[in-house]
Amino acid sequence: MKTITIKKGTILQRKGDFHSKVYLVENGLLRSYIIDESGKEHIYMFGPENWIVADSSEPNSPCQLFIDAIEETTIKVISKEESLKGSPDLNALFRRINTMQNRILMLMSSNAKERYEHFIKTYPDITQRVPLKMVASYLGITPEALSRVRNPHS
Amino acid sequence: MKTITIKKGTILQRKGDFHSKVYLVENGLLRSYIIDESGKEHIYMFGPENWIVADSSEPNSPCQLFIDAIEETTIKVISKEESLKGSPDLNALFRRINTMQNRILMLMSSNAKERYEHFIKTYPDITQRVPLKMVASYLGITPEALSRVRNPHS
DNA sequence: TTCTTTTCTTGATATACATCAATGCGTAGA
DNA sequence: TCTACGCATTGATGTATATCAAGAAAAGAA
Repeated sequence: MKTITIKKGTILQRKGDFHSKVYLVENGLLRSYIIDESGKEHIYMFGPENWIVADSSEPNSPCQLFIDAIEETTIKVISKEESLKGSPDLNALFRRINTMQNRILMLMSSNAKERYEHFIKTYPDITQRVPLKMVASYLGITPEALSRVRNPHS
Repeated sequence: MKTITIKKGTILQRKGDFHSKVYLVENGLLRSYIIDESGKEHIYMFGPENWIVADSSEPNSPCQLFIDAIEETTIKVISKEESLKGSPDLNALFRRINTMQNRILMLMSSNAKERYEHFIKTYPDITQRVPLKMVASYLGITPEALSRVRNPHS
C-alpha cells in the first residue's frame, strides 16, 4: 500500500487495463467513467474524501472504467488482493450497495429534473466542486438538458 | 433463520415496512421493485436460485422496495442483524456490486435494443421464466417498446 | 370446454430529451 | 495584456421512447 498525491487531470486507470487497483481517497476528488462507442463520457461515480474508488470487474480481467482526478487528490493505492485480506470494511460495502441501489432506482423512475434535485440534495458538496457538465454526465443527461432544468423560464 | 416456501404472488415485503429481512433464494424466483408516484412498477432485481434478495436501506429505517414471488419459491429468511454476524459472503457481495455496476452503466449508455440484447445474453434463464413486460420493467422501458425491439420489421 | 384475465402486438400520436449550431462569458496560459 | 479554450446558455430541430387505444393470442379459472 502506498500513498500518493496526483494532479488534477491525472489518469489513474484506463478501460482495458489489467491489475486495476483500489483507491482510497484521503482528500481531493476522483471520478470513474466510461466512454461509449460514440465517444461520450458517462460518469459512473464521484470519489470525494473517504470514498473508495474501484472498478468492480474480476481481479484478472480487463477493467471497464476510466478513473481520473478532478482535483489534486491524495489517495492510498492498494491491490485488489490486499483489499480482500485484512477485514474489508463491511459498512463501507453496504453503504456502497445502498448508494448504487438508489442510483439505479433514480435512473429508472425519475426524469431529468427529479434526478438533478435529488443530486443537489444528496451531494451538495460535489455540486460545488465540479462543472455542471459533469453533473449532467452523472445524471445521464446532456449539459443542455441540465441547463434547461436549472433555468426553466427562458 | 427459517426456511419457508411461498406461493407465486406472495408479497414478502412492502415499501415502508420496518425490519426488512434478507432472503436467500433456494429455488424459485423473487423480484424486488418500486412503484413510482404515477403507479408504474420498476423492477430493481430478479432473485433466482442462490441469489440474495434484500433492500439495502438501513436496518431501522423504512424500506424502499416491494419484494414478491414470481414463482413458487423456497427461501431462507434471516434478519439483517444475523446476516451481519457470522462471516458475510464477500464473494457474493462483490458479485452483487459488479452486477449493479453493469446495470448502471447499461442504463446510462445503452438504448432499448442494446439493453435487451445484453439482458438475454446475461440472463437467458430468466428471460424464459418471466413475462416480457417484466423484462421491459427491468430494462427501464415499456412493454410496447420491448415488443418493437423484438419485432423490428412490423 | 368456455369464460375471463393477462399478455403481447400494432398503430397513431405525444413528449422528454438529444443533437446541432451560435453566442457570450470566464479563466488559464502565452 | 491578449488569446484561446472550456463552460454554460439558448434556439431550432430531430428522434427514441412513452402514451393511448384497440385487437389477438395465450394462460388461467370455473
